[in-house]
Amino acid sequence: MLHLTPQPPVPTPADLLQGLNPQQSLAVSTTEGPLLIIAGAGSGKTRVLTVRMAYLLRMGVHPSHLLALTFTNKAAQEMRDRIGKLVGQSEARSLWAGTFHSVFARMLRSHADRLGYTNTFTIYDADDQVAAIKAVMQQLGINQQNLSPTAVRSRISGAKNAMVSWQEYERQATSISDKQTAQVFAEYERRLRLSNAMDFDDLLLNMIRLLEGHADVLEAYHDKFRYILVDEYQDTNRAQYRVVNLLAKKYRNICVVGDDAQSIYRWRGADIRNILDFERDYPEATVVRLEQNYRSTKVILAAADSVIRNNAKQLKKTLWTDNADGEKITLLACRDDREEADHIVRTIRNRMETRGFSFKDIAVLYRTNAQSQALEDALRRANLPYHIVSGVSFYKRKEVKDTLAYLRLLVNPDDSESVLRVINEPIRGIGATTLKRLEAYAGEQRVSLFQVLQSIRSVPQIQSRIAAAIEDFVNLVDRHRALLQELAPASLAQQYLEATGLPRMYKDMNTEESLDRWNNIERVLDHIAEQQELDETLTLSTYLEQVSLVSEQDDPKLGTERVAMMTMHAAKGLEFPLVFIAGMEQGLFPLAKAETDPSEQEEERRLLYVGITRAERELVLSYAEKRFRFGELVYSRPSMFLSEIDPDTLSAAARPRLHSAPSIPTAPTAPTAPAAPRTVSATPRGARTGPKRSEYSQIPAPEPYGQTPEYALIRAGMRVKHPMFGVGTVLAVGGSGQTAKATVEFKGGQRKQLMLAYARLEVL
DNA sequence: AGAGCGTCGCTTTTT
DNA sequence: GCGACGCTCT
Repeated sequence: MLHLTPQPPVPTPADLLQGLNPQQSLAVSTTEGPLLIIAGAGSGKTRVLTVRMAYLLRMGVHPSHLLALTFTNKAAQEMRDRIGKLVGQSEARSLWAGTFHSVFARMLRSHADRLGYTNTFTIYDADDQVAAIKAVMQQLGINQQNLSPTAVRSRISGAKNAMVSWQEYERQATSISDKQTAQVFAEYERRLRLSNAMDFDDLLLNMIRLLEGHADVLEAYHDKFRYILVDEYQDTNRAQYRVVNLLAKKYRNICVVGDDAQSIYRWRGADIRNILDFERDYPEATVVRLEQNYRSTKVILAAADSVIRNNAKQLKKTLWTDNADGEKITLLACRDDREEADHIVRTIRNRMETRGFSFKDIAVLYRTNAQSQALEDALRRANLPYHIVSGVSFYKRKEVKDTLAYLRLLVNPDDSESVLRVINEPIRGIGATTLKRLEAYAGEQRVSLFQVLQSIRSVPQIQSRIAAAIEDFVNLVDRHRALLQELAPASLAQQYLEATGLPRMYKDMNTEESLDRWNNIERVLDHIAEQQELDETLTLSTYLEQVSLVSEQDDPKLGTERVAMMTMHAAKGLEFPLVFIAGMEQGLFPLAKAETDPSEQEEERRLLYVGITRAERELVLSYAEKRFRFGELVYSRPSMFLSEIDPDTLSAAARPRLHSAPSIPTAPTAPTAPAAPRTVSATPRGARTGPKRSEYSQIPAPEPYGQTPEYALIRAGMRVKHPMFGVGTVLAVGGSGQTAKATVEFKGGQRKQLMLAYARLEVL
C-alpha cells in the first residue's frame, strides 16, 4: 500500500496510480468524458473506483462536484470509507455517495414542493404498497381472490420501473386483470399523492419528473455534479438509466462500472440494455476491460467460468489470474438440511484447524433467507460465532412497524397507511366499519384520511362515542407534532410512544411473546437515541428515511471474528477466503420457478457465478437430499449446476459419498422425477447446457437417490391413500420432479389435484 | 367491535 | 408450520 505511516502524506495523482495494472490505471486516469468499465469479478473494481475518486480530488476537483451512485448501502459505505482513507475523512464526507434511492430521496426532499409534495413526504416500502393496494381494491370493489394484491403490486412496480404511467398501462390493457390493475394503479397513485408519500419506484420517477420538468433544477445539478460515477451498472433499471443520463447530459463525465455476468436483479427491473446502450448513447466513450482477477485461485475461477459458460447471453470477456491453483472444491452430500448444517460446521472447524482460517474469513451463502434457520441452529449448537446479514426480520415485525408508523405520523400525518396501521392499536374502539366510511369520505372530499379525522364532527354517520375516540387520537398526534421543533428526536419519540399506550399494552399482557415485542419497541427507541448520538443533526424525518432505505439495522459486522451468513444477493461485492454455498439442489437453486424458464435459469446461473466468485481461497458446496420446506419434508435432486462445474475443479474426496444406488448416468439437465428418471419423458432443454456425456459419471449431481421417495413411484391407475381424503385412484400424473401433480379420484367421485411432493400419498 | 376459527399462501432475491 | 386475513358469531 501507499502509506503505512501514521500521518499519511497527501498522495499525488501519480502516487495514486502506483500499483495499478495498465487497464486499472487507464480506468482511473480517464477522468474526462464518458467511460465504461467492464469489471470482471475480483478485478479490483472497488479499488479502481475509490482510487478514481481520490484521483479526481487530487486533480483539484472539489468533492461537492462528485456524485457516486451505488446499488446497496453497504457499497456506498465502503466507498466512502475507502476514499476517506485515501484523501482524509473531512474531504470524503462532503462528496455525495449513496444508493440511487437514498441520494434521490435527498434531492427530492429539497425540491419536494416543485412536484406537489412537502419535504416531509413518507417513503413507502413494499408492505405499505400492498396495504395501500388492498385498500384501493376494496374501495373499487375488486375481488382480491382473483387478483392478488401482491401481484398487482409487482405489476405496478414493473410498470413504474419501465416508466409506464397508469394512463399508458390502461391504454395497453387488454385482459380483464390488466384493466383492473390499471384501475388500481390510477387510484393507488392518487392515494399516495394524498398521503404525501412516495414508493421506492417514485423516488426514481419523480427524479425524472423533477429534472425534465424544471430546467433550473436540472441546471443546478448539472453544475453541481460534474463527475458522476455509477457502480453495479448492470443492475440499474431504465428509470435509473434515464436519471443518470439527465444528470450527465452537460459535462458527459460519466463513468459506469458493471459486469453483465453478475447481473442478478433482472427480476426487479434491471435492464441489461443499459450496458449495451451505453456505447450508443456515448459514442465517444472509452471502454476499459478489467480482466485480471486478484481475488480467487485458478480453481475457483475455472469453476465459475465453467458454470457461466452455459449462459447463451453473455458479453465476451476472459477472466484470468496469476494466483495459485489452490485447493479443489469440496462437495458435501447430505441426507437432509440438518445434516448439511452439521456438516458445514464440521468443515468449518476442520478448515480452521488444518488451513488456518479464522471465523471472519468464512461466509456461508444460500439462495433463500429461509435456509438460514437450520444453519443458524447448527452454528449456535456448536458455539461458533456468526452473524446474519439479512435485513428483513426486525423491521418486518408488527410492533416495530407500528412503532415506526406512529413516528411517521408525527412527521407526515397525511400518511394514510400509517394512520390505518395504528389508529386502533392499541384498541381505541375505532373499527373497520368506521374506517371504511371515513376512507370513502376522504376519497370523495379529495383530502387525506387524517384531515378527515381532524374535522371528525363534520363527518356524517359517525357515532359521538367513536368521534370522541378519534378526537383523542388526533390530539395525541397533533400534541406531539407540536413538539417536533422543541424536543430532540429520541426524547420526543420516547414520550410520544409512551403516550400512545403501545408499549404499555405489550407490557401489561405480560406473556413471553408480548414482552419480547415490548422489548423490540424499546430497541427502536434506543436505536434512535444511538443515531442521535452519532449525528447531532438527526431529525425524526431523516431517521425514518434512513430506516426505510436501509434494510439492515446495523451494518454487518464484517471484519469481526464471526462467520458471516447471507443470501448470495447480499454477498454481491464481498469476498471471503473460505466460502460455503449451501442448498445446491434442484428446485431451490435454481428455484423451481426458474427450472422451466431459460432466462430465469440464466439469472440463477449468474447468481451462482456471483456466489462462487466471492471465494478467495477455497469453496465448499453442499446439498441435501431432503429438507424441510413449508413445514414439510421435501425431496430434491442435486442442482443441475453441479454437473456444469468443471469436474477437474472438484476434489476427489468430494465426489464420494455417493449413495448406495448403482451409478446410472442420467442427463443432468433433464429434471425428471427423482426415482424414475428413465420412464418420465425428459423435458426439452439440455442441448445447450451441460458438459459432455463422458463426464457425467464422475459427478455426483446427476446420480439418482439411494432412497427413493415413495411419491415418485406413483403412476396413473394406482390405488393410493391420502391422510385426509382417504382411499382413491390415480387418474393421471403430470409434471415432473418436485412439481409433479397427480389427479386423484377419491371415493364419492371427488377429484383432487395433488402435489406429489407434498401430499403424503401412500401407495396401496 | 372483537374474539374465535378456518383457509390460504408462503420462501426468491432488495431499494 | 406459521402468520395474515376473512368470515361468522356474539
